[in-house]
Amino acid sequence: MKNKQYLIADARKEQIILAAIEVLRDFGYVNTSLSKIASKAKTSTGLISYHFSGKEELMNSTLLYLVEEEKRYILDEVEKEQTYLGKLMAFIEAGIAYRGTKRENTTALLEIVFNVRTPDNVPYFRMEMNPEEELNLLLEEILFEGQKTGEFSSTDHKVVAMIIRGAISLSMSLPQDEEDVRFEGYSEKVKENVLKMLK
Amino acid sequence: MKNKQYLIADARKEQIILAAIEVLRDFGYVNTSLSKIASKAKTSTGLISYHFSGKEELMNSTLLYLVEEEKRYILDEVEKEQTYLGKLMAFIEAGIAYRGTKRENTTALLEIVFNVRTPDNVPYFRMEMNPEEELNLLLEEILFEGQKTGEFSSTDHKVVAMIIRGAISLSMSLPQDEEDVRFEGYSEKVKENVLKMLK
Amino acid sequence: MKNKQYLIADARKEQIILAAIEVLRDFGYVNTSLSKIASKAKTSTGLISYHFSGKEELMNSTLLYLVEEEKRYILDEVEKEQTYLGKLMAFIEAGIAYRGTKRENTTALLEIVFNVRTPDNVPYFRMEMNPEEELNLLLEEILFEGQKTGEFSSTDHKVVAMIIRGAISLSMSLPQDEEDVRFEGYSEKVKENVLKMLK
Amino acid sequence: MKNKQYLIADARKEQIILAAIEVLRDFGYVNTSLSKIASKAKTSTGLISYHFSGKEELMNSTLLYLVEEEKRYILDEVEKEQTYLGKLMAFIEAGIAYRGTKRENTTALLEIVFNVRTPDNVPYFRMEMNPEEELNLLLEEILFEGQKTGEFSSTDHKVVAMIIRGAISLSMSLPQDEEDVRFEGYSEKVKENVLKMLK
DNA sequence: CATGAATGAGCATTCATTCAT
DNA sequence: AATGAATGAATGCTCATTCAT
Repeated sequence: MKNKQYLIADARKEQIILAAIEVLRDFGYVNTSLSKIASKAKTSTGLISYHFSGKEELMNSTLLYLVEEEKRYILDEVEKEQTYLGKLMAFIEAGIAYRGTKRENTTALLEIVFNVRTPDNVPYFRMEMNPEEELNLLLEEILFEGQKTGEFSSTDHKVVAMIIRGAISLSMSLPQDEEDVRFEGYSEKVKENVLKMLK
Repeated sequence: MKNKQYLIADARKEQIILAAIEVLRDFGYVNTSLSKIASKAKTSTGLISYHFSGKEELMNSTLLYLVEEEKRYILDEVEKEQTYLGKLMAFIEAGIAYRGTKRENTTALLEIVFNVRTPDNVPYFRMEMNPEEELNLLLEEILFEGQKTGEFSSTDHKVVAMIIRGAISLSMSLPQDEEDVRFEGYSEKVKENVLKMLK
Repeated sequence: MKNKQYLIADARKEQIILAAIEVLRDFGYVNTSLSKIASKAKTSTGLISYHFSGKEELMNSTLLYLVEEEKRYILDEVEKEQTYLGKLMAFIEAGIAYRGTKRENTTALLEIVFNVRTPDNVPYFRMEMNPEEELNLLLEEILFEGQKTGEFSSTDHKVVAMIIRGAISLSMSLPQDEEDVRFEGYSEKVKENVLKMLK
Repeated sequence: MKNKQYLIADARKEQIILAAIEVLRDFGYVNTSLSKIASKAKTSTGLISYHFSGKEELMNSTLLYLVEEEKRYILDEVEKEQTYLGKLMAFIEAGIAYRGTKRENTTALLEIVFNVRTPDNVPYFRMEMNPEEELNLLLEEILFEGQKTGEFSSTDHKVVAMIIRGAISLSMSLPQDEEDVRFEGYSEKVKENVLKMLK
């Protein structure tokens, strides 16, 4: 009671979101309850309802947070590169690396995306404009611009983008036992194969 | 006599599983309850508990059923082909077509895979030996054998298999508005790109 | 667990309604919770939700039950009489007597009527067609028919009916200390005054 | 200085009470929360708790305020009259008119009276000395004094008072569609009938 | 085999109240 | 005097499961 510090709303919100990510990773969406999140965040369920209008808003905020984290991680790497080829390789590498290093984020994001539905019961993963769309558009743009500069052969860049996204997202299911090795090997080999598609 | 009773029980089980698939598609895992399944199957919750030891076993059985359906669908097409190249193309085409035509199955399968966890809380999608592993092995084998016959160039067949699986599984998020067209176009272009990787 | 008997639905419903009436009397609508009702009825909240679609339906059912009880009590007395004068006196006497003897019913009914609102927030007591309307119509009919036979003078029978109803409903606030006396006295005097209005 | 602070506090209190009346009318007692009142009064829940010791005290203060308003409204009209007959007619007319014109006050008052209970769970509407008792005493006095001057016949003035109160309070449930008409008609007819009782 | 009544735990949410600021 | 962050209890409700019939 007395030792409880008041936090400014934003800090408290982030603290709750971080707790939500942990609980999602540990228990999965179905078993993620406000009370589990509250006790992980060392607060009360009442406070969560105070800061978020409900569970749904908390999940949406968490999703937004996760998407933003991933976007920043990948964009940082992509922007270091000058050529579209460089940007493409950076995109793939960063995408796979993110899944390897921030596993709890990836898991939490999947738990949300595959469980939250719009009021008319459309799953997020079926929505045309899904939360990761911004990254998809970036990837498509890299391919499209690279074709214009002649760095890449002209194929359907949207399909190649999907293939790349598929390869990146599957990397998440790689086992994590042997520290990094598998992810790095996988990353290199995906890049090789992508290059073959664009030659 | 005994045999017949067994068959009836099996018919009941299938009836329940089919109801579960529908409910999963319509409401998502989170909102799938035994009573919803029971009323869709026009029976009672008690009967579900009688035939399945619990919700988890029902979900596992449903998953098995779904994986079996997909496997049969793809295998049928693959086995028609003689060459490994033919088999590979058939695998890709069938995999994508299945996601386009049996959408409720794919949705239900995803709902289960992303929600059911082992007793020690490991999500299925993180399991090394996941339920779709048999199909993965088939794909890897096609690639491996095709390399031996010289139909495919020798690259890391496991990575190529993963890329192909990623491309197939992403097809699920293609919009379904324009009757098949997008799926067919996508299928053709994926095959083209895969061929480039194996040339 | 084992000592719990299964009841046919209707018996269980009545048992729950009777518990609800007691709780309403003892605690008032605001402090009437499903769990209080459940423990008074020696069951679980789950069972209440099983038999009634929600708290609202339980309250509506209870209201219906109470109105029915009152109606039967009064009708029984009214129907014994042949003349409209006799019926009118019986109506008044029974109405006041019911409030004196079935106090918990009257209290419970008031608690519901003054608290339940329609989905668009209209209180029941403001509704044109309120739950006690049937009794009101009976009273108006007695007055109207009695005017036709010449037993009563011709005044606005709807207004006289309202005055009578007001007198009956206020009797509820008479103190209950001295067993019956006050109610009987009140009843007689109301009847005298009503007769003056109809002379 | 002190005086002014007190006035400010009182102004605040009235502002809160007025907000409470609105919320009670719009949502009913059950759905009236301090936070709803706070936002209607454009202040915070903390402030309400600062000015009132709790929800109960706020409700009691609101009740007092409402009773005072009604008393003033009716007394104003009664005092204009010199004869007891005049006073009685004024009492009835004002009582009914108040319910017709200050509907939100009447609704709020009812919501409180039927929900607030004494610490030993006795509802206000069952209390011998209820908040509106002062008005009742006034009415009884008018009747009693009028009997002494010979304006009214000698009947049990307490019972006649109750009948009149019942008629007034029921007017609240008259529909409000046709601008005043029904209330005025009702008022006139009640007066006629009361006169018959006192002739 | 099959039903559906019954349970008890768990859920999201609301709320009056407290209190640091 | 005033705010709004924080708490913890209580509420209505859902659900997987059990079990008498």
